[in-house]
Amino acid sequence: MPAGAREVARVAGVSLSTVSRTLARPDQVAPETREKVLAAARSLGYRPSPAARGLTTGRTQTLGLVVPDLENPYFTSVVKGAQRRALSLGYALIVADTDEDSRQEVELVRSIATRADGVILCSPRTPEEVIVDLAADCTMVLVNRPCGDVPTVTIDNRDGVRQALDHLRALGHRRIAYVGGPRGSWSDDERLAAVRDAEHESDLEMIELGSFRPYVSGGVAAADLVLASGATAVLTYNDLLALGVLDRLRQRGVDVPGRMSVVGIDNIPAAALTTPPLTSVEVPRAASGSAGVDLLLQRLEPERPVPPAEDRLAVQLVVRGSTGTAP
Amino acid sequence: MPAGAREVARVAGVSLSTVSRTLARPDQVAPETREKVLAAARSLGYRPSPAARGLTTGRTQTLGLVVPDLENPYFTSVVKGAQRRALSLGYALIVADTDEDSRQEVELVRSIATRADGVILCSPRTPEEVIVDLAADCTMVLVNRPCGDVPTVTIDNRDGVRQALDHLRALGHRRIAYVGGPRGSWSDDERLAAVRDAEHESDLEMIELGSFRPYVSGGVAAADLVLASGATAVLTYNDLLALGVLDRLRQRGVDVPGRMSVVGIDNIPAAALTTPPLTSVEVPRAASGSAGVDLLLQRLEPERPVPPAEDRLAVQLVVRGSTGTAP
DNA sequence: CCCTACTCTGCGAGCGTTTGCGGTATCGCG
DNA sequence: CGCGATACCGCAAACGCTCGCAGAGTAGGG
Repeated sequence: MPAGAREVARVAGVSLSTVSRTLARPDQVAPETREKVLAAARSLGYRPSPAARGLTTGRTQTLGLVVPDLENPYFTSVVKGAQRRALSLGYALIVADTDEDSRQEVELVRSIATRADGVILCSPRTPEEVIVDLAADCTMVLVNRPCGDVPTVTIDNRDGVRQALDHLRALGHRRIAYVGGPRGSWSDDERLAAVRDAEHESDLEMIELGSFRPYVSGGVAAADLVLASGATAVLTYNDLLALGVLDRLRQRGVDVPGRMSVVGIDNIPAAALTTPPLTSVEVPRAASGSAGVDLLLQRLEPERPVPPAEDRLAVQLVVRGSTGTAP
Repeated sequence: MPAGAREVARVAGVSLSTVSRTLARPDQVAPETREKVLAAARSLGYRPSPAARGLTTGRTQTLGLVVPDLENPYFTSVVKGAQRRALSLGYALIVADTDEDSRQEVELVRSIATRADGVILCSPRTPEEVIVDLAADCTMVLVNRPCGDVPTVTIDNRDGVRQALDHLRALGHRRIAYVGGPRGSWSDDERLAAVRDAEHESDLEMIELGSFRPYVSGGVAAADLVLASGATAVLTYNDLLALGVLDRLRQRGVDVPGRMSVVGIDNIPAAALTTPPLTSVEVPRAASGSAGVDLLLQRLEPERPVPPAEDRLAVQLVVRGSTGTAP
């Protein structure tokens, strides 16, 4: 049903190869011929088949993106950023969600790798050796975790924690709880390390809680521990946890920030809508996605003149109503 | 680098076609041969090339999904549902975000259609004729809007509004504001129609406001109008708007639900986390996505024994703290 | 006016599969 | 023991495109 290049060639009165060339390297074909071909193509509504092209070129003009959970606002933004960038560079984006199940992840990545030129993997908890293994036969880049010499885009986790803690310290807090995220995830490791650094380098007394699953429910569970710890402020692994803490605190009638200050990390959209609005560390989520695409393309098409992708993104504390002076 | 079927054939000592058959119709090949082939394939890590297969079969085992905004929690869930279903049926999913720009949408859909077997389109505001046109040469299904005879999965908008209004009426509210969404979107039309029906069929006095862009900012803008209207309760086109209303109301010190009850539609995750938690109409967002996939596959593979897809999904009011008896 | 160099175009092989068609064993049965 | 049926398997032609190679035509220089 859809017209093929052969048909275009017939209509334009040229050979099949000329049609192909007209589209691929227009400068190598006489302007006059070019016009004829383009006109024919247009009139037939010709669209080259990416599958067929891919067969000979080995390029599908498709990228893959694998995340743990599409509904997690963090990854949602990564997907959005990646999608937008991929599209603007002429690539389609296959997205997949592992549902936090890293067992099937390998198979998933491999299967996507057969249809894509490369894949961007967001997989905080998959064992390093599994990833290295995978990277051996799929061209891929990582987001939010370094791993062997697989190219990676990360964010400056330690600086984020530092900013949050500096803020709380400036408000007079000295005893601060950290509600940890998934043990073994690179981000949690980094954040925890920064927490410990802060404790050693200042007069802060840090209380490490957790780990908790990085969802609202985890925060709800953590809130009572935070309260019992005697801390006057709490920093959570991510905003979802902070949201849960906030919710539980409200339920227990605890005044925020009067009695307890709360800081999250990620600055997801919902953070601005809580009562009080959540102070949080803004992390460039969408930029991570688009940087992932850039990094991948840098390997796929070294000749394309894209600016070399940033691979360590800066973060910035956003102060809102959930933090105040220590009681 | 990756081994091809030809290589597998060589190792297994059979012909290329036998390899192909072994994978496609294992029952048509002798068990003994089958084992040899499978063993060879496994040892070589053979993975058939979807592109090459697609060339001859015309099937790419890939579906497309186009939504207006990936970061809108509504569509996020649709994507998640579609992704999950597609994956479980052996399809990859290309997702794209139009950024609410329906001008490029047509081109986007067409370009995705060349790489996919069919596309699921979520496009509330694109003109009917444009879609019909598109549907003429892409196999596609719609989500959340009917259009000509293009297959569609919708939700029961009118019933949702009815449930919300019944709830408010039962609480004693008689003067209720409706904060409208994007004019011209099918969902808004339906919801508005249901609002008017309710007004005619009961003693409710409805105040129509808007339209507003269906984001938090729109709700913030609407809140003051709601307050000035003398209504004791407000139903919004969607939760994002309700969140905005809630936020502005809090800012102005209006007691919810004491002085004003608020009801949203969609029941996005954030709805449970506001203060007070938002009463909302739960709509099966993920189910819309998976139903979209089912509907599409029903056309693509009529022989596959999937349960005939539901095409009109039921909704259910979820009562939370933002609604109370009329003052 | 010829030769070279260059530009443009067509030829054909191949990319990795699927699949219809036909061939060869093998088997059952009379 | 011979025949047809049956079960497997291989051959080769597609699928729609790209790209190296070479032929044809043209322009320019000597």
